[in-house]
Amino acid sequence: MKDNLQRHAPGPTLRRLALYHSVLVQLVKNGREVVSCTRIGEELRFDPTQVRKDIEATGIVGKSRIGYEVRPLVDAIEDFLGWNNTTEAFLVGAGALGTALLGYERFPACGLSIVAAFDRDPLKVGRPVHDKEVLPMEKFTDLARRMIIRMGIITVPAESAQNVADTMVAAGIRAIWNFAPVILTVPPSVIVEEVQLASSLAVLSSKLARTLKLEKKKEELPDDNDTTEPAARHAKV
Amino acid sequence: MKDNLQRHAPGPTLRRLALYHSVLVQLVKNGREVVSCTRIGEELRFDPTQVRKDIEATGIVGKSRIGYEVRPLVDAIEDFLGWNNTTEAFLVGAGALGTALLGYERFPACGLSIVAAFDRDPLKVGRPVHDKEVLPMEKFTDLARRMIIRMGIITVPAESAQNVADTMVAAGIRAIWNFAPVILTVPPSVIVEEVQLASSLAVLSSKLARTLKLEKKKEELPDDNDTTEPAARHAKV
DNA sequence: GGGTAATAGAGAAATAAATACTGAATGAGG
DNA sequence: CCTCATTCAGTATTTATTTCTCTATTACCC
Repeated sequence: MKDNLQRHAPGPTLRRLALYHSVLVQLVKNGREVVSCTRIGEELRFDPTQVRKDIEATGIVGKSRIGYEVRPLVDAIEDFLGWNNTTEAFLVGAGALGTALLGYERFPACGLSIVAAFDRDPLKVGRPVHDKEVLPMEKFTDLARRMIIRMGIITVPAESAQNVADTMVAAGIRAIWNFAPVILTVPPSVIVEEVQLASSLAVLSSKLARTLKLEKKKEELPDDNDTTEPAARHAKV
Repeated sequence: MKDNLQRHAPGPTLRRLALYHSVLVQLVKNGREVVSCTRIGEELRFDPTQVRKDIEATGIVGKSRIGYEVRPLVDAIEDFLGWNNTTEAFLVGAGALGTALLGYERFPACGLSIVAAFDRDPLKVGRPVHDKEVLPMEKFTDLARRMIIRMGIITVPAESAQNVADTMVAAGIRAIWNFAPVILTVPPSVIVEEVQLASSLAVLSSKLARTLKLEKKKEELPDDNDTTEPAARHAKV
């Protein structure tokens, strides 16, 4: 490791580190002290050398023939992902999706605490969801400023998402997790992570369509040679 | 374009095509007949040449100085993503997240129809959610076989997800959209798309942590030179 | 103790993806 | 009719990411 300053890591690595974290937390619970890349890779069906490279990014070094100490590795990953200090977040949009996120049990382990939810709809305001208060949108800016909230989660319909994002930016929020089906426009100082369900579905449905099409074709021409790629040895996330 | 057989396209391209689709559908509504890469790119803050390359994958050709005809482009994208013929899917896990997906208004435009939901919990069974019946898990296999369901959506807790996946595979399902925080193990003939919230959060929180760390450092050493990368000109999904 | 196999580490090679460049087409303005 | 700016198409380049190969280390077995 070069310095204690956070080094850049590629997006795919960050995504996989989150998965390693979940596996490692489980191992800690089982009392496991050390673990190899191979072992982690087996669990997730990833290539072991890829696991190695990803772990390298955290700055942790392992021991030959032993592997990595689980505890320090978990800590390093949490440090790397910013999961060691709890991040307090505000969520806007207390619909079904918002409710699902408010009740997601894994967030505490990821250093995320959704401290309050907001909604425009007076019917939703007032009734706590999963022990979190639902507040009227009017209170957002003031509260976010006073509590120095840095992360916002958007689970409103597409039409209002940009509006909510603008409010968030104005209230000093620096990172937005967007679940609405729009690409947000924000100043460069604000980080956005888009969760686009349609994009995810596109990957799945296009692969499915292709598979089914190929199978149909093969049925019609049974002596046709196989044009399908061999199945990937390792999973992809 | 070489043939009418579905050609392989990289995952990132598929994901972006889904976004172009949503922009184009909007344009059709507004009565727009033609559109350029530049225009689409502006809307989503993507590089125009990237848009061009992605569109190329669908096999559509445009006209110089004009752009692409919107209608045929939408059709080609739908064809490419398998969104032209409706895919019927079964959802398992009628909790908050399942409910959110059952009510997601964009799925019809993506050729996805969730025709039924299933749950192990007798309390959830029987009450329709968003006009879709919630059935007991016992009925899954038989119904899936009879209706020739090809896609399954998993919104159950981590513990039961692999179990549900096994049931789906046994019932002839070929594509699984997994929202549970586990990497599933399935035979190579089955396609899985993982929606791992923790991975998405990892990208956001690590960037946020880094930004805040750098700012703090800069405050302490105001004459320090800037180590932040320049802001990306184009958005990333 | 000595051999063996499992393992991390480092760097090279391969692959995938994004970006830049160049040329041709074409509609708009003069 | 000619020039110019815009835009697509195709090719090349660069960058990012993954995978492979080879080496050193060391616990475990005999």
